[in-house]
Amino acid sequence: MKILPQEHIVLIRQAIESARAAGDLPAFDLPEIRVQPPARPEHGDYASPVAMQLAKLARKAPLEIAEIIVRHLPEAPFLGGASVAKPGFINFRLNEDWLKQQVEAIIAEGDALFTLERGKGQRAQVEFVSANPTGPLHIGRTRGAVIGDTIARLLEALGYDVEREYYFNNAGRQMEMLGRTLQARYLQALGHDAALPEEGYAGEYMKDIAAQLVEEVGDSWLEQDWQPFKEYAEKIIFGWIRDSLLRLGVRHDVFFNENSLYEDGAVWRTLDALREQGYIYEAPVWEGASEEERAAAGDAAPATWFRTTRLGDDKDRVLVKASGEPTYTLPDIAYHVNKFERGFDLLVNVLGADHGLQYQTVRRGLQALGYDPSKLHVVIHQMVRIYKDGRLIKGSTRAGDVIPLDDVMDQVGPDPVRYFLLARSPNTDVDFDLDLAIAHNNENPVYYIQNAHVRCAGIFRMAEARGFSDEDADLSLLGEQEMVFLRQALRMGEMLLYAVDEMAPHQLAVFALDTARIFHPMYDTVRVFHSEVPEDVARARLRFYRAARIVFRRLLTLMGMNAPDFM
RNA sequence: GCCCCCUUAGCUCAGUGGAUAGAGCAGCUGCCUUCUAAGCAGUUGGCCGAGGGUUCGAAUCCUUCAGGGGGCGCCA
Repeated sequence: MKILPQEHIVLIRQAIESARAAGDLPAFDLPEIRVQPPARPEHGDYASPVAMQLAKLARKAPLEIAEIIVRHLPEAPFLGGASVAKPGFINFRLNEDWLKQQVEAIIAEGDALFTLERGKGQRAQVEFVSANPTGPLHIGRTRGAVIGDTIARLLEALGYDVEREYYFNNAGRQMEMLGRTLQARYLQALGHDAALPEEGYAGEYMKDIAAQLVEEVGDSWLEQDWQPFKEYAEKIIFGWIRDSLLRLGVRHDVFFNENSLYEDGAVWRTLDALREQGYIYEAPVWEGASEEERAAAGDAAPATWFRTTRLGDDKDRVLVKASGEPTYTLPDIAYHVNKFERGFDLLVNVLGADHGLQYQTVRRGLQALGYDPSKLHVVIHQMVRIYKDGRLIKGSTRAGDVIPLDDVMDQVGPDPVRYFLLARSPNTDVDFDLDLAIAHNNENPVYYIQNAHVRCAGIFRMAEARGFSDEDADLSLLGEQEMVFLRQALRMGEMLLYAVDEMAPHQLAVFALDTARIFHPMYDTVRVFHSEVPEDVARARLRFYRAARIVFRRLLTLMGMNAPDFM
């Protein structure tokens, strides 16, 4: 399908060239030409302020420039006309016959509607969720899952070959605590006296795992140390996470274990590479430390520091602790080096706001090693606040005070979860009111959008029952309302490009709702099977609704939601 | 103290330097004999946090300030 603003820009450029050749416009460097749908439909389908931008360069009045451009505008099948409006806008109208014929173009593309060329032949990777297996997936993490998966779907729509990756660590202190917690719960389940470790995981789910373990091995693990418990807990919890994600429509292609970066020596190679570039030193405190900091450190053992201040940081960062153990940051840099070495053309990393600083250090590491950091897009989303009974729930996996995703999906289903977490800009905090999500589910935008698809499906059930076909429909019989819908549908391509360029997947949710807003009033009056609708008009309308159904199925699929036939 | 995000209708939020700033929810008035009323029609509601700047043009860009959220470990 055509991306209409781009097509219009080509025409404007040609018009300016031709105006210059004719001596109507002087020579000047062309600024970026913008074409957008105007705020008000009576101004046309697309509009450009280019003449106003050019006024100074061409030393002519905007209105005059606009007239000149319009006069030199070449013809195009989609172009119905162009006019000049007051301050100096050029307004374009689509050719109505062409517009009506787009019904066939939409049907021809089907489920691949608006699959673009942008990423053709290129590989993209999206890393998201990346939660360590210490507890069930909770609603806060789910925001990253929804944003990441939707970005992946958008990239696929742009023609990229996309890989979804999940990075995890099953070797650290967190996991030891998990093992020790299960050990304690196991002993308790068998009636022994055992205290939870101080930094253990207090959530009820650890009791469930213990009960399951007792059922499997009885009392034969009484003398076991924490390691087998850790492995058992990890296996169970990863199963939960995978199942929850699957239920949400999210499936990762690669699970990348941080440990492998130690096994193949990548962690230390990364440190050596940074050292070679002169970014590494050993010291008890960082080079720029104040007297107080130095005094506080006393004669502590030296740690290994990354001179990030040379790259704009206000403080250097530790990569290897005095104990000789790396911090989380070093393997994370090594991991991103690994990603770059795998030859992706585009990397996306979806993180919660609490990791904002971390990624800065990783980015500086990549920069220090000579990688092009512009290839890496980091999407940082703000937090999800959950309200239940009007009360804010502070989520901590360790304290067990979290709402598991599955509990929410049990109550509202996966589609509203996806929609609510997608529909807001990643930059905004989300207030997820559980009571509202459940109680008001009939007045949800989710169902408003899905109902558009349901209504289309209903028309085709009726068509089938009556044996009525849309073959050889005469699309010229379509009316004004159908054209309003088609104009909106044809803007989908622009929206997809914008959503990816800005890493703003919520654009999809906004666009889907806008499209449904146009659909429902139209459906109310543009009937197919009605005694007053002549057969040839009915045929054209049925053809049109076939296209409309494809539009909604495509939008819902891109959002990872169902496109139901019944509700 | 430093960094990031937010501030737009009663509430929750969209808004890509362009023309008269938009939805949903809540409120009010109507509409089911025709393909799903989870819908439609109508209506109420705005100093776009405040000041300054850039621009032909600012909710949008820059800057100062105020208010709210989050982050600032040799944790992961």
